[in-house]
Amino acid sequence: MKRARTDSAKDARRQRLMAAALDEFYERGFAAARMEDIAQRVNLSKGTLYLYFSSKDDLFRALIDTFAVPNLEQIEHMMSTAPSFSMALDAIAVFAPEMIKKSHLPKLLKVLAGDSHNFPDVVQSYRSNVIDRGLTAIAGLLKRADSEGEIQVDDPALVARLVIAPMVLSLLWQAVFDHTKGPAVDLAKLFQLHVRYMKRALGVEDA
Amino acid sequence: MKRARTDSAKDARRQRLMAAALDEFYERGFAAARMEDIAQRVNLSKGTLYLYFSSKDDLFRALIDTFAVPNLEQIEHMMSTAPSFSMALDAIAVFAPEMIKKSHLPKLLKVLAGDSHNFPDVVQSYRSNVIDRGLTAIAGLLKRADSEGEIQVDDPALVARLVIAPMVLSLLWQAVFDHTKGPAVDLAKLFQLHVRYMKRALGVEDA
Amino acid sequence: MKRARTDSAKDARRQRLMAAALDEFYERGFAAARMEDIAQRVNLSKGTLYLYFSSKDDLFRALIDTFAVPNLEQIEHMMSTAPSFSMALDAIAVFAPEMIKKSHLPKLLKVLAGDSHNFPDVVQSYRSNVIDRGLTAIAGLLKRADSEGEIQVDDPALVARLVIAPMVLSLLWQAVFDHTKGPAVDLAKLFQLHVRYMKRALGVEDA
Amino acid sequence: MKRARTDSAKDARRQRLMAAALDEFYERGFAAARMEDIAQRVNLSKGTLYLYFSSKDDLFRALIDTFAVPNLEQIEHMMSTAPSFSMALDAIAVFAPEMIKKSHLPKLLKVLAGDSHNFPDVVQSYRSNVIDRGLTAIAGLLKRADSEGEIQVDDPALVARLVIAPMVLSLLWQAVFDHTKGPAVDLAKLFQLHVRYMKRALGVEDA
DNA sequence: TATGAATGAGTCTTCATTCAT
DNA sequence: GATGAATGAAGACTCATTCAT
Repeated sequence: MKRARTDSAKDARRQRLMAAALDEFYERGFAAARMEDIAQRVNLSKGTLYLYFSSKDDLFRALIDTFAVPNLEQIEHMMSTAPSFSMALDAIAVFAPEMIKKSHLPKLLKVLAGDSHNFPDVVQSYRSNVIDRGLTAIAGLLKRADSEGEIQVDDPALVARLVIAPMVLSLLWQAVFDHTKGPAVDLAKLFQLHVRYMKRALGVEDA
Repeated sequence: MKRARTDSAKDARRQRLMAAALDEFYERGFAAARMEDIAQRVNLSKGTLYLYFSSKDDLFRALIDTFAVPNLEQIEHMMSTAPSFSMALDAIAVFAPEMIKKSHLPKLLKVLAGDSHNFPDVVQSYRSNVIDRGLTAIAGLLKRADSEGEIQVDDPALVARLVIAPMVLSLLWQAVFDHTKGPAVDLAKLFQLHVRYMKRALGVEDA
Repeated sequence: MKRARTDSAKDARRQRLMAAALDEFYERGFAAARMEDIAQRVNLSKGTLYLYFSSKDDLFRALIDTFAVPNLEQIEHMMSTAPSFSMALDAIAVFAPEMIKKSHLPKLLKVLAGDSHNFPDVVQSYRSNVIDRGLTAIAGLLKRADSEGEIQVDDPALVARLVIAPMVLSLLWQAVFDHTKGPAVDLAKLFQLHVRYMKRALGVEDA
Repeated sequence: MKRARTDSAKDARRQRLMAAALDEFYERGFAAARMEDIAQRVNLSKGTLYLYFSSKDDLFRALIDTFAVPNLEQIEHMMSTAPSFSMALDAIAVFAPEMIKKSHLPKLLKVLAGDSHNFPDVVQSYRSNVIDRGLTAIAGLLKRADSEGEIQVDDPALVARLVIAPMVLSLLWQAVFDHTKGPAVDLAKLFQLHVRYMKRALGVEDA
C-alpha cells in the first residue's frame, strides 16, 4: 500500500481504520474480530494497523470516542436552538430516521452493548459523556418549555427517556434485526406518530 | 459431582448449566466466555458440560430458546385476556419493571444483541417467535380496542412499537448501564408515566 | 501422549519438561527458544506444556530454582564435614570435574548469564541463595582452618573466590567452548594442579 | 541526522553503532534487542543502520570481531615484553581490575556466552583468535620462565588457565552480578592476592 | 545518504473439543 | 455419567527487513 507520509494522510488512514474496525466489530463482535481482517478492509497489513493503534483494546476505545460525540453534538445543538418544544420534536422526527439509517450509531450501540462488560471504563465514559449529556439536553428543553408555559412536566428526566425510547428501540432494531426477514418498519412514519403522541400527551397543539 | 440418573435430575442440570452460561455470556460475551467457567459455576467439569450440550454454539442456541419464550407467553396472555386496553396498559406498568429487574430478559437481550451476527438463524427465530409475536399480540389488543371504540388507531403495528419502546430502552439500560455511576431510574414511575401518556395520546380517560 | 494422572506422574513430567527447557534455552537462548520445541522434546504438545507452567517466564524461573540448589547443597555439605582444609580441597578436586561434566550447572550458568538482564529478580535470588551461600561455605571452611592453625588467611572471602575461580572458568568453558575445535582440557589434572597450588600458597603440606 | 560523507566519518559512525549494539545486546540479549533501539542510541534511524550493517547477525559479528582483539593484543604485548615472570604477574594484577571495570570485555563475554550457540562460527573464531592466542601467550611466558629457571612448570597450558581463572570469574561477575545487592569485591586486592599465591605456588620469591 | 512507513513471518498463549480412565 | 489431561487450531502482537521518497 502507498505510504501515508503527511500528517493529514495519516489522520485519514486512522479514520478509515476505525471505520473498518467498527464494521468488523459490528459484524463479528469484538472478541471474534480479527485485526488482520480489519487491516485488510483498508488494504493494509496487520503490522501497519499497529502503527496506528497499539492494541485491539486501544482501537476499540479510539473508535468509540471518535464516533460517539458528533451525533450527540447535533442533538444538543437541536435542543438548545429550538424556538419551541413543538418544533424541537418536529426536528427529531426528521433527524432520527436519518441518523438511524445513515450514521454509525446503530453499529456503535451494538458493539458497545455487546462488549460493555469488557470495557467498563468505556461504558462509563460513554454514559457520562454521551447518554447523560443527551438526556440532559432534552430535559433542559422540557424544563424551558415548562417554564415558558408551553407544556407542563413534572419530571423532565423521565419524560426525556420517553422521548428517547423509540430512538433506542429503532437503533437496536436496525443493528440487530434489520437484515432479518419480516415486515420492515417505516421509520419516518414511526417518528411522526411518536412526536404526535408526545405532543398530545404533553398538551401541545399540533401545528 | 454426584451423577444425575433420573431424567428430571438431568433436566435440572441442563437448566442450571444454561443459567450459568447466560451469566457467563452476559458478563464476558459469547466469544470470551470459557466453557470451563460455565461448568465450574455449577460445580461440574468441562467434560460433563459436553454431555449436555454438544458445543458452545449448541449451548447458546439452547439457552436463547429456553429463556426467551416464558416472558413472551406472559405478555401474550396479558394482552389477550385484558378486559380493556386501559387495563392492559396498567398491567404493563406493573409487569414491565418487575420483568426488567428480575427476569433473564436484560441479559438475554444483551447477549443476543452482542453476538447476533454470529448466529443469524437464532436471531431470525428470535425475531419471528418472540418479537414479532409480542408485537402482534399488542397490535391485536390495539385493533380490538379500536374496533370496540375504546381508542382510535390507524397503524396498530407502529403504535405497538411505541408501547414497547420504553421497555426495550430499559432492558438495554439495565443490561449495559445499570452498574455504572450516575442517577438511577425509577422504573415504576417511568412506566406509570409512559402509560399515562399513551392513554392521553390515544384518548383513553385515565382511571 | 499418555496422561499423567497421579501426582507423582505429574511431578515427573514437570521435571522432564524443565530438563527439556534447560536444553532448549541452552541451545538457543531464552528468547529464541520455542515453547513448542520444548514440549516436543518430551513428546508433548504446546498446550500441555501450559498445563505445567503458566508462561515461558514461569518455566524459566522454575527451572533455575529447581536445578540450582542441589549442587550447592553438595558443596555446603562437603565444606562443613571436611575433617581438614587439605581434605576439603582434595574433595573439590574430585568433585569439580564430575560436576562440570555431568551436572546441569554449565548449562544453567550459560542460560542464567545470557538472559540475566531480563530476569533481574532471578539473578538476585541466584546470587543470594546459591553463589553467596557457596562462597560463604568455603570462607567458613577457611576460617575454621585458620583458627585451628592449619593455614593462615587474612581475607577468607577473597580466597574463597580464588578457590572457586577455576570452577567458574571451566563451567563457562564447558558451556561455551567445549564443542569447538581445539585442544581439550583435562579437568582432573587442572583441578589437581589447582589444589596443589592452593595448598602450597596457603602453606599446607601436601598429603 | 547529518550525513556522513567522508570515509572517516563513516567509520566513526560504524564504531558508534557497534558500541550502541553492544550495550543493547548486553542489556537485552541478542534476540530481544531491537535494531531500532540500537539506531536510536546514536540518533539514527533504523534504515540508516542497514546502510552500515546488512543484518542483525552481521552487526553482531562485526562487533565481536572489533572489540575482541584490542585487549588481547595488550595482553600478548605484556606477556612477550615482560622482563620476568614475576613482573608479568605484577602487571596483570594492575591491568586486570582496570580491564574488568573499564573495557568492553565483560559485556562482550556475556553477549558472546549468551548467544554462543546461535553463532558457532563466531564462537569458534573467538576461541581460536582470542582465547587460545591469549592462553598461548601466557603459556609461552611460563615456558620461558621455566627454561630460564625462574620457576618450574610441568604443564604450562594448564597453569595458564589457572592464571586466567580469576579474570574470567571477575569478568562474569561484573557482567552478571555486579548490579545486584550484596558485598562488592575489591578487584585490586583480589588480583594482588591471586598474584601472591601464584608466585608462592610456583616458587617465585615475592618482590 | 537518511528516513520511517509498510510488510509478514514467527511465537506466545488461549481454549473448545476429545477421550482414556 | 463424570473427570480433567491432552491436543492443536487460531489470533494478538513484535520486529527484522525493505524501499519509496
